[in-house]
Amino acid sequence: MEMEKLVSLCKRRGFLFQSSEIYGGLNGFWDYGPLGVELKRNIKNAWWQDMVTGHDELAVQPGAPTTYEMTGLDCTIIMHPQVWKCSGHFDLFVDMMVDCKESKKRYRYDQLRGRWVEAKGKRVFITTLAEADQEEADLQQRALKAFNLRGKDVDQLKWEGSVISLDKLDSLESVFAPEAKEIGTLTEPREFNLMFPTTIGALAGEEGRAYLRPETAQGIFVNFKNVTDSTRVKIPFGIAQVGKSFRNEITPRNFTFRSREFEQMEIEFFCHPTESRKWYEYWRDRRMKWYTELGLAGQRLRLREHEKDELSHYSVGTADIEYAFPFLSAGEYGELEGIAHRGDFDLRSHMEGKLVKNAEGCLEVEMVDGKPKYKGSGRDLTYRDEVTNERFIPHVIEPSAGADRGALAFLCEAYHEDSAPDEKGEMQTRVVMKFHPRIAPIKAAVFPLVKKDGMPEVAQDIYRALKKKFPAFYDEKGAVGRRYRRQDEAGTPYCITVDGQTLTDNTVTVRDRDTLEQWRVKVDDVVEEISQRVS
RNA sequence: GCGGGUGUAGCUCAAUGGUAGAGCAACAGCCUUCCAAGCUGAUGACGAGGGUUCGAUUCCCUUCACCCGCUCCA
Repeated sequence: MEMEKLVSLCKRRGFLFQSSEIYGGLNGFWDYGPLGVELKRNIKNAWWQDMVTGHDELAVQPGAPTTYEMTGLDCTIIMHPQVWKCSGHFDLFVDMMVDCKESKKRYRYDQLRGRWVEAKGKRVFITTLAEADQEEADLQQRALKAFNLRGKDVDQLKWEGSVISLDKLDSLESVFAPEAKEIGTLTEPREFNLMFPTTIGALAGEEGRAYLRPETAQGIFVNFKNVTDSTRVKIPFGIAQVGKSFRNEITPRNFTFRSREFEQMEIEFFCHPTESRKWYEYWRDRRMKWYTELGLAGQRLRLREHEKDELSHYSVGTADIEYAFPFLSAGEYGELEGIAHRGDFDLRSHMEGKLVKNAEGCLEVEMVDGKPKYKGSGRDLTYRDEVTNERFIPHVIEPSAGADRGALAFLCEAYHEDSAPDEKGEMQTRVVMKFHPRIAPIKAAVFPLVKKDGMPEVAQDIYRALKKKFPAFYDEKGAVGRRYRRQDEAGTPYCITVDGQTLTDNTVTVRDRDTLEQWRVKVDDVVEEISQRVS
């Protein structure tokens, strides 16, 4: 399926629009149309129902080590700026970058490494992109290139000092960029702030500087004590939140996949450190199953565990649930959800201050001039087990899903073209959105076969009865085949048609979106029949 | 952020230095007794800004957006 077909259908049928379209659009922002808003809300509701309100905390779930509790939260988008300093987002999301004017490549200012060398009376800073074990060889090769020397002239190179990063230099004038042929092609470092800044209060200034949240997770961590104090939840338990997050992405691309404003569905699951590995595995498999049950089955969905070197600095295990979106090249997958084992990193950060890994690989508070770089809250966020009397910082498993990415994956997966006969019996291409009934924007449509003989009245009564239970649609215009096709594109799983026979035996036909099969149901039973099929 | 491409009606596309046509969709009505193309009618567009020109949708510049490739991706 080509992506353009789906984008076109989304616009045509009202699933997704470009934000502010009449003003030319806004890069990285998308609006949900009348059908899209229902689809997305159904996805969020299914998630909340399956993860939170519908969770059975009395029974051990398949694959879970023990029973557990689930509860919800809804936090603000703007939080205390210190939250982002301690979480690490402030430093991480405010990157300095340099561009190479010659090769058009961009590098992280603090990550590009190199070494000073002198030859032919010139002093040049040679940079490299090579891995640590190849670094020396690559530096030598690049140095020879910079001075236009041959391999046998290697002894002319006089190296100074050790390998350091670019941000230690006073000027970039003498830097030989990794993919350049000339010296001094790098621009001055520029700031790339991935967090949206805003101002609290009417007066602009540094004191009022705040940020739109780049993730919903931190709201849960900073409320951890509030939740345990105000409810009787005991570890293990999870706190769930659905809400908007904002990231000022450098390159929003691929329809809604990487948007600057997006919605997350996150769980922070708190457990005892010794049990955390098992809970990580449980949530990884439980979340994968959730997508499968809602229809994202098959080859396009996969679970991928991160390699050790791919893990975030705080994580001991991370898995991604990925989908082979049509806009990606063959063999490539895009992330729908990440399930991360975060240890005690987050709660500790908000107790002690921003954490970094030390030389031994252990987490410790980042210090500047003998003082914490960013001071934590100082609050005690430890948990006391009331049975064993043990006090500990809970470990966290974080299943973090993108609601918009989920919606996009369900849209891609639903899109089908097949053949259906027209009224002359000739096969015609049919576009049908095969949504799982639970997430379908409209659950059922009701048609009178023709607009006479009292059929509309019967159909309207059925429509009103359906509407009390779920979104339904009524249509009496044009040929019935055309009305079926319209509902196929909207992904409506069932169409109910009142025909001549209805008037004599009080039955209607129910038509299945995917199989095109039809069967007769008593008018009095039709609401119940559809209810059972769509829930 | 860089390079290339694209931007005309809701969608898919034409044409043109002298204010733009079609198909489908949508709307009103007719006809229709189960899978979109029957009839009649009305509606609807040159992404935005500037320049050249008597006159710009067309040429030029800027900008915005989308697509492809790089870059980035907690």
